[in-house]
Amino acid sequence: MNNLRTRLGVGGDRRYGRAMSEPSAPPSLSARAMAARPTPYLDGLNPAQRAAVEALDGPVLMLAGAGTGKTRALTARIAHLLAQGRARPNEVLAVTFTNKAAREMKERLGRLMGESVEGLPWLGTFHAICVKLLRRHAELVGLKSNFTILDTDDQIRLLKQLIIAENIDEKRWPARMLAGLIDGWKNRALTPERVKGAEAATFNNMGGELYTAYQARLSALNAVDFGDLLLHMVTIFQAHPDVLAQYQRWFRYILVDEYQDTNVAQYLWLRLLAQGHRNICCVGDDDQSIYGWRGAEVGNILRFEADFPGAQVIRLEQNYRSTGHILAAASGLIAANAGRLGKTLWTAAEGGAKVRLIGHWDGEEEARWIGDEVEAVARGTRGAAPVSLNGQAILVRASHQMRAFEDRFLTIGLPYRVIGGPRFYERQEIRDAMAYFRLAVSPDDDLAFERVVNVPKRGLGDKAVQTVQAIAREDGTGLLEAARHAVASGRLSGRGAGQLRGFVEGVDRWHGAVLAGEGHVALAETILDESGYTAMWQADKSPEAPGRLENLKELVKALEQFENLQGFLEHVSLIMDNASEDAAEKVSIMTLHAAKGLEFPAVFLPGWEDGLFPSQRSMDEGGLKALEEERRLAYVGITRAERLCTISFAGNRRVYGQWQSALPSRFIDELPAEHVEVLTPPGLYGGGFGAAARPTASGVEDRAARADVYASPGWKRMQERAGSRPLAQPREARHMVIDLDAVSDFEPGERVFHQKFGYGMVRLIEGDKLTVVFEKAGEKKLLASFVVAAGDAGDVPF
DNA sequence: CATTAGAATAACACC
DNA sequence: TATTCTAATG
Repeated sequence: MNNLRTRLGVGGDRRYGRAMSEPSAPPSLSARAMAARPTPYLDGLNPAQRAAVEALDGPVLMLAGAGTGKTRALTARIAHLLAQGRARPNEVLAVTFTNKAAREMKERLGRLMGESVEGLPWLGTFHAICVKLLRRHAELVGLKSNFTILDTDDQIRLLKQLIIAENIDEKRWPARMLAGLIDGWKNRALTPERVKGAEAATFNNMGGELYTAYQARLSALNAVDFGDLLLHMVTIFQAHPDVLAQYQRWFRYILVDEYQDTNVAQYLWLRLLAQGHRNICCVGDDDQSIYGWRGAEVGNILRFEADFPGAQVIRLEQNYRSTGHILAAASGLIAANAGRLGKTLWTAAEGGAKVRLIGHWDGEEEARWIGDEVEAVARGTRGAAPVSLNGQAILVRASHQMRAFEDRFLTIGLPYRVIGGPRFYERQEIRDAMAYFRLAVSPDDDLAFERVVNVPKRGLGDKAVQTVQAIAREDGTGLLEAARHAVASGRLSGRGAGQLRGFVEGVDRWHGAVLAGEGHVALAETILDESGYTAMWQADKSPEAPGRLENLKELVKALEQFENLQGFLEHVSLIMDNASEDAAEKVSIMTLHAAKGLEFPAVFLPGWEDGLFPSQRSMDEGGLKALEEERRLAYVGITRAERLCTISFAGNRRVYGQWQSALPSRFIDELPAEHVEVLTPPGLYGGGFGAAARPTASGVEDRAARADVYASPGWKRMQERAGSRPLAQPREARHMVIDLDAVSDFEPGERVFHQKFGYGMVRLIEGDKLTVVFEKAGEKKLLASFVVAAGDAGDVPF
């Protein structure tokens, strides 16, 4: 749980997680020699990077392609600002998107400058920085400075209540959808008053009103959601010029990472802050804009020069990360997008391995193959030098894809780490425990109250809670007070009353302990103990109960890193990632989004199938724009790889326990063939690649095709590998042969057999793609290689 | 009021 | 398939 230790590193924080010692000069260097070289951070920068570092004044747009050393340039720029005496550390504001990026920059800065006595730059995510500011000015938007930050879960539950209160059918109008709408408005910096007309009339004509009601409710709860953090700050800046002026003076230099991902609210926030001195440096890459769904506006970066006239634009185009073929494949893919700023990335490392492409029968086999392959790469049997597990990553489009890999890696004992996945703090037991802590810190936290009054079961069901809520409404108090009242006034009868009294007394006691400044670690244990929460899981005989207890223990342990419960809760609401820094060798599994900004010697990109990637859902919602964003995501994926990049897809995949067929992703066809090596027989899975060698109906050519297979590097590889992995070979071989035979002779109306869908009839043939109406599974579009003529089915040795 | 069986439904990415 | 919701039962 090392991540819990990493503080926000903003403003008043005392130090970095672990400050690097300043690189000490070799003894031979005299003090004067040192003085003559006051800018070690400039060493080794290329001319473009150097220009970006030295252009300190006025607006600067750094267009930094993937792997061109932008973090390096950014940190050097900060070091330069400080070394030149342009600003003191805390007069520099550096904004990132992810905590991971913030952490990395802090680390690098620490390495570059050592620990500064003058404090640190304001370095953090938009949200983290806004929390700091908002706590100071909360009263300007009707909040107390100890407001709580709701996560998505709380948000949804709150909205659900409002929807039900309005008598809207929450089946047809789910809270999630409303949450999405409201988030969208907040991303565009629209307060409820500013949502007008057709937009306010969405969501069963109630969108605008529900938004208003939601904000009122948040205000009453002294709470904000993520979107509010920025929205409130923009509101404050706009309504209080004095406050704005104060920060404009304070932050003399502003740096923004991943500028292509800023949304309107963030953009406004930045523009307001930079208005005076215009010392703003934005770094971004329009080709890596992948957060359109959360309101990011690529327009922000495309418009930069118009927003800040006279801006210097500096392009970083030398890629230091990937070898030639990989970079070329990525460039070829992204070229299909329209409306780019355009960059020409180049690398000194020409050549290297081509991007490898392989198709599989289904998702499980894909996982199996990748598992074997990871081990092979780690042993160095893939041509180049071995790549340790830490240097390998599997990047998926959607987090549910991770499971197949986890399952497989567990069975073969391949160590892995999941980054992003289901998060520690989103687990039920952790959130329950946190709700107890929240109550202890602020007893009027109604959401926390609701969450745990009846956890563990205290016989206080819906009815009891409703009574308490009614009293709270009547008295205009919080739920805890209302509960007290309910018991005292006898509005709640016998059995439940005693339980409720016990609960209220418990909260009072814990709150008292917090006020008395009792040791928070011991207190946390006491709370979990006295509330019966620990006992509840101890009594639980389900297989996951021990794990949950373990998690609770870990939670308590994590508390030790903080001074008090408040500090801990604050931290957790914003830092929801679990970056375990354990040193063991493990292959990483994460989403493409989580991988942005990272790099690995060897990268696997599974699941390149139409519908999954590009994702059908985003294309339905966003059309061509969304498709381009998906393509950028593919670009991000490929450019994570340094030396080895392997793309794969599966013809069949289980979705909700239902088998679905899929065609290879259209992105595969867009990869320039000369930079790709197909590991499967030509014409079978390779999309456009095998076109020339695609077998036709005639048996003769079939044999020729088969000969090709045996001659292909992919087949040789498999043979080679088969020696060390006897299990894998027969399976692969079966597929090869079957697939080759299967391609022949389909005609419309022909009866065919498919391993997962059973029998069906061919309806349409388009090249190597068939549309088949299955007797049970309905109509499917799939590659011809996945079905056999019905009569042959019996021979298939599956 | 709690428990439970059976049905409905779900899953895109993040702070 | 796995989790969550609903309605029926104790």
